[in-house]
Amino acid sequence: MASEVRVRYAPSPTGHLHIGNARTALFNYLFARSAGGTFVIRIEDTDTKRNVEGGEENQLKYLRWLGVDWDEGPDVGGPYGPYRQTERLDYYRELTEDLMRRGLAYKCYCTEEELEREREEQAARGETPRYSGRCRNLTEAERAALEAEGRTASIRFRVPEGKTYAWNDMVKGEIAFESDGFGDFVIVKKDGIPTYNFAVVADDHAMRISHVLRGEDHISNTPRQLMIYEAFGWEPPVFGHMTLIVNEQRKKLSKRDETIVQFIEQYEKLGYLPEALFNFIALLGWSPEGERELFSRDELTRIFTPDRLSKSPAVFDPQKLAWMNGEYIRMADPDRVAALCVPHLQAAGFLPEEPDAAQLEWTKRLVLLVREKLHSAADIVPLAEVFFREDPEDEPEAAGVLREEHAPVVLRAFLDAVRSAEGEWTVDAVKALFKDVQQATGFKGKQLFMPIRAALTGQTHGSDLNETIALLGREKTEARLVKRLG
RNA sequence: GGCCCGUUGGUGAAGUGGCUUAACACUCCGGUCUUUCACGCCGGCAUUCAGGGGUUCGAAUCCCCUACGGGUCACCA
Repeated sequence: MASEVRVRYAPSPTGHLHIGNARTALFNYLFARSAGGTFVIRIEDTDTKRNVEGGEENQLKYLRWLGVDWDEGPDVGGPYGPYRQTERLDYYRELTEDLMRRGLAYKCYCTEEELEREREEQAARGETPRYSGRCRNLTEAERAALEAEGRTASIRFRVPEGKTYAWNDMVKGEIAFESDGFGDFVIVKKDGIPTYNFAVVADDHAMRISHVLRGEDHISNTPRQLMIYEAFGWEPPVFGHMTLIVNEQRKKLSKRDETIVQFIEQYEKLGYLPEALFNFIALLGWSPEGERELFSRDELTRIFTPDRLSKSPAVFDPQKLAWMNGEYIRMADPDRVAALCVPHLQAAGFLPEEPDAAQLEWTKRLVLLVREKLHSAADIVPLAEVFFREDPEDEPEAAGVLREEHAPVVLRAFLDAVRSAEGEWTVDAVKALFKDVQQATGFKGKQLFMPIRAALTGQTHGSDLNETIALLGREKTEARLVKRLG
């Protein structure tokens, strides 16, 4: 009975890759890979009005960026193609005709306005809005009359009465619905294109999909789909409904919510590492067995099991994502991180359009210096400011340090040392300068470093001072000291 | 409103009847190391699992009710 695992991710090309969709894709991918199965991508483009130009390419591009790959799909082909629903219209038509012939589906001539009014009336009476079934038993003559009026028909599925549709959900367990809660639903729209609920079933069956792992918002679609499987005598796949991703207020992530970055593309632009995002998303509604939470894609691929999918909603915690990305940044090759930082430094005006080798080398040293403070490449900008902004406002603590009695003494001695320094301006050279000042003034530790840090940066905290001064360069260091000593 | 689903700390989250005087992680707060700043390291932060009943020798874990939160009721997917 252990048949092959075939799962799919079925996006609509209606926009950018959202974090929620990315998660659905990722878990299906993980499930397929962990089970040695097949991962399929199918484009659900039946809502032709909402399809956007380039939507499909964009979705696939960012899936790949994340590190997800697939075995069958619109761009790579496969034995069960085509993988775009609008290219499978003939197939759906045959199925529809079959249902009509067997009286399991019928034409509905109601207009949108009529249906709208019907729903309003039901709502006013406190009833659940549901299609009344008024075209259910039209005679041939009535049908002809309606068509003579110029009406076009949609096709509705005849929902069986008094039946229970139940399944054992991979994540939620037993779920059951009464068929009487559903009105006859449209399976083919007036434009001749099937609706979601019909097309998914047709395709999942045709593509031999064994498990359907999708968002919880699809739970109430499942009974409708089960009815269609039943109508054709097909065996339904195993269903699993993952909880939604919610924000810290426990509300479903809305695309309009500006407090959370929700599109994968934005994370790329902010300088997040795909492997960090992958890791983070994998922990959204799923947890591994042990105590570890940093995993490579390969590891996740090995340890993933769908039975550890959570039943309660996954709260998206941006702070934890930032921490995790920081962890990955520290593990990553500095050259790679530096490359990620360059565009941000350019945007801030800290690097020219075409930086030379020396500037790139400098950038890499900067990255190494501040790496432990970096949560994303975009964070490089505020950390780089200290090197480029002249006359920043002193922080209160820094101003306090500079008012201390011994500060001018230390600064004076440091300036002298800088001026008499010879040779290359390296970290070691800077360290030697501090030694000289210590000997000349007798100050050491905080008393020695703080005045210089405050004078040079206007702050009492920051990265390692020796390397900061080395990166600042001899000229800027001297100029800033001179300015302070006025 | 009907139908479905959920509810563990400041936060994420483990836990599927005794191993839990509830892991681990994030955040925050102490301490410590380093001639500066960080990193690191050590320690602290739920006598309690939404509330109330019940089952049981024993419940965060099973059952019921209440409250709260969410999802869904489209010719959108």
